[in-house]
Amino acid sequence: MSRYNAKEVEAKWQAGWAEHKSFEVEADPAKPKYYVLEMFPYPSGRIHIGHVRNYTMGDVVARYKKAQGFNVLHPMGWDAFGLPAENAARDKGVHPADWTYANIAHMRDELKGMGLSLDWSKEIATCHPGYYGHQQKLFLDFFRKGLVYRKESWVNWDPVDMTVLANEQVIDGKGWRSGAVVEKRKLDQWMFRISDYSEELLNALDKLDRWPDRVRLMQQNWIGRSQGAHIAFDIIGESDPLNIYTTRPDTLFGASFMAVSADHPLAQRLAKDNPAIKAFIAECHQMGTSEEAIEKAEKKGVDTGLEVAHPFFEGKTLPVYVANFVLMEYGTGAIFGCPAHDQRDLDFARKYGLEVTPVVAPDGTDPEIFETAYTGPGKIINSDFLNGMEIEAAKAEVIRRLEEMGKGTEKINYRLRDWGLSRQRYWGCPIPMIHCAKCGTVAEREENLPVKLPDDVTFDKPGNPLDHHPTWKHVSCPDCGGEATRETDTMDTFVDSSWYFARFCSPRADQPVERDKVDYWLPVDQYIGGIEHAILHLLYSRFYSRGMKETGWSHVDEPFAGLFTQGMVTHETYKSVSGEWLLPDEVDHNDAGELIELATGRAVTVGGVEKMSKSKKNVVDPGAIIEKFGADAARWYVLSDSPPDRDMEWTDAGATGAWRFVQRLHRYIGENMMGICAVGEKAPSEFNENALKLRKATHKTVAQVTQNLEDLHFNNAIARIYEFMKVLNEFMWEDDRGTQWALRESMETIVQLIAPMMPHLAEELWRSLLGHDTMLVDTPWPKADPALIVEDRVTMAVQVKGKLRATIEVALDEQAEKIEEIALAQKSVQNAIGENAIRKIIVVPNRIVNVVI
RNA sequence: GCGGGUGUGGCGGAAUUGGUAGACGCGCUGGUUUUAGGUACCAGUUUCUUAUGAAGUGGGGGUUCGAUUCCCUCCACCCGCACCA
Repeated sequence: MSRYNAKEVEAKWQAGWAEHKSFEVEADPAKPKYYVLEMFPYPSGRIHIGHVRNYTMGDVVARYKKAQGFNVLHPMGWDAFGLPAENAARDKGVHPADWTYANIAHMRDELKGMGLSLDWSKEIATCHPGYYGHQQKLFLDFFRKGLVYRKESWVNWDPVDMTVLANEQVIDGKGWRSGAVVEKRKLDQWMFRISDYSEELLNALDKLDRWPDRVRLMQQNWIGRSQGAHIAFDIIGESDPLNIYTTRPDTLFGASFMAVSADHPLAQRLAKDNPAIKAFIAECHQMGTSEEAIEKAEKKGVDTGLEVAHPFFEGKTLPVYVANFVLMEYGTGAIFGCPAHDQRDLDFARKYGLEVTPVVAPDGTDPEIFETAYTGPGKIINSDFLNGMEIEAAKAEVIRRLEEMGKGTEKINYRLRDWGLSRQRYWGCPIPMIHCAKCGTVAEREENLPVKLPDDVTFDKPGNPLDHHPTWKHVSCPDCGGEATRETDTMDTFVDSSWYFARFCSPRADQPVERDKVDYWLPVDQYIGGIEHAILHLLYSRFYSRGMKETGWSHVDEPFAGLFTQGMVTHETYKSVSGEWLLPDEVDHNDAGELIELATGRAVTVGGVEKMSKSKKNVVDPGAIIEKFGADAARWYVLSDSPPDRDMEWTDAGATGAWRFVQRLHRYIGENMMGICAVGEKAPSEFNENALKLRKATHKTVAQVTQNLEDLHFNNAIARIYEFMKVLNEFMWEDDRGTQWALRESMETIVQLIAPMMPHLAEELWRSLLGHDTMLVDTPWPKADPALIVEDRVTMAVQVKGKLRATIEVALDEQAEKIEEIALAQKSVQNAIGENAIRKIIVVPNRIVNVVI
């Protein structure tokens, strides 16, 4: 029996499926739909093993659902805008578009080599005007609905690269690329009103019951709802009050100072005449935003000299400080400080000698506050009309009285802030807006869409090439026809990925989406991707879906009905004698079984198992893996090793094991071909014991694997298939029709069950060995016969005092008395009971007997 | 600091509502086939043990006839958020 040649066979069936357009689909309301989507890749140049794992999982779901009779949409595209293309332009002098499209071409070939059941006719790339032009249309619709606005806001500015940096790109207060100290700058930015949807986005999480709890929790924390109050404090000698936000109105009598942010209008105003405040504000702006910097930063402030009146405490006044720990972006940018019950306030009060009055007492005792604020439960003290109340009651009472006085109100606050989408970069979707000196900022006319990026740009100087372009930004105003300039900022690439799943429904439409297509396909039934997108991408997409609904483009609020986050692929790390990281390919075992560096023969230090990264070189190349073992073996291995949501460790031995299974299955079916009946032969009416045993195992396996695939427990599905292989190996061949029929049934079944995971091998076995002339990809999923799954005899465990002493085989649903009798007759059971009296016997039908002595 | 998760052999991991712990794979050990092999097949593989049993799912305690599963507590590791008032 010759070896299975994966390379040849895989190429053959990939071509075969393409030729038969096996995975091209159209919306068809008569058929049930299923939309499977994996997070689309950034075209960095080559696929990595993480992609292989991600897309294999999606492919299993897609192929399985197709076999179940669903009309399956399974598309692929490219998240093709972004900074790496511009970096390549600066470093290598290649145009971002050329670089990106070349990468796409290469990665497309790599994905095709995996044998994915993708509808390539629906491929999209976000950097194509045919995509981003429609994104501009959506932007204008959002603008008209008031979902986009322009606002001056603080940004991280890299003075060398002359661009805004996202918070994630600021490392220890420095630009991640330039290394320059990042400045805080105020710039006009386009913003999405995502914060208007805080409550809606939060509440709707409850309905996403096919999302991981972890992701829902992360979004919940990110949105960050808190319940509290706004309170207006009268500033002595001023007409306007100081408005603050607090979640602890119950501690109002413990207030000993007020603090406002350095960016608070009051601080800004006072700074004009007060050099100390001015200097302090400058100091605050220099403060690092890194976690470390914040942790180390001392609570500092400067007294403004102003005082406010306590709303309830007649005659009591509180000093107003500008403080470095108050954030302008949260609440009102101002707080009252209650040192006894807030650690930050306490630190601040100790530094400036402010009073500390406890107002919440645990167990009714007067607590002494030294260096630690008390934030636990208790009863209110030292607080006039609140004394004796529980915290929650006191909060309600304070709010009630403030509302009566017109000095406060209950207020729910959210951490979520509006989404700034402006980026000072070339390789992104142009924002279709025009600035006119006369008319202000106006929308580009729709007939002028798409606003295309100019091709003739240079990257020889820092900053945004669109700004430097000689002509591109100079346009006439759509309203008055006068001289005007185009917005040169482009959109955050997260905008591109916030609606691509909708575009896939009608990827060539001459408008953003076609309603009937979207109505049929959306929401995505199963979305699969990395946990790293748990917050931003998924939250932005949820917001965008709502925006598209409000602008009439869609009917769904929630774009992803089911979400699955897969784990990372890890690998051992290796270091040479000289301390350099080594690729797994540069390392091998010598005859003595020690790891050595191939080039030098010297010993290698094995480091920890870590996430694959270029810097530590613990990467394997999917192309080389597929070349060596075949796509099926690679797919089988990434599915079999670990539960799909956990990290898996890539080992060469594991991949080899998968490859061996491919060979074994191919060999087994080839060798047993002569023992089976012809294709399509009718089942005989009678089966002997041998054949029946095989049929039962077959149908049980179908039931189990089907359930495992429904639950996305791919590793368990594979374990069940291995078990079934064992049964096949032990099976007794007999020259009778029932056995021959049962054997064909079992072999066809195993081929069908592996098909979602190893589609090429399955198709090959189905056609070339099992002799079908139809395609396996068009064959319905096998059904388990319930009558064959039920065993008529079961094995029960017999325990004495909870310890296993024997197992007995009895009829299914045997009477308890009979079971007791059999159990007690067992010698090992009698020995364990000995002279003891039996106190009672517990019988759990079909499972266990426990004799209590 | 706040929130959440995980912990089972040498390794990855199985185990319906609490009901035979270690399925399946990898690795390892021994054997078979005159085996070019990263071959194939068979047997074994939690630990201890007087070979009869005993212990055992991070540690300790509890509920129960019975706990990997439920409760309390401690430990370790991982993830998310973080000067959010």
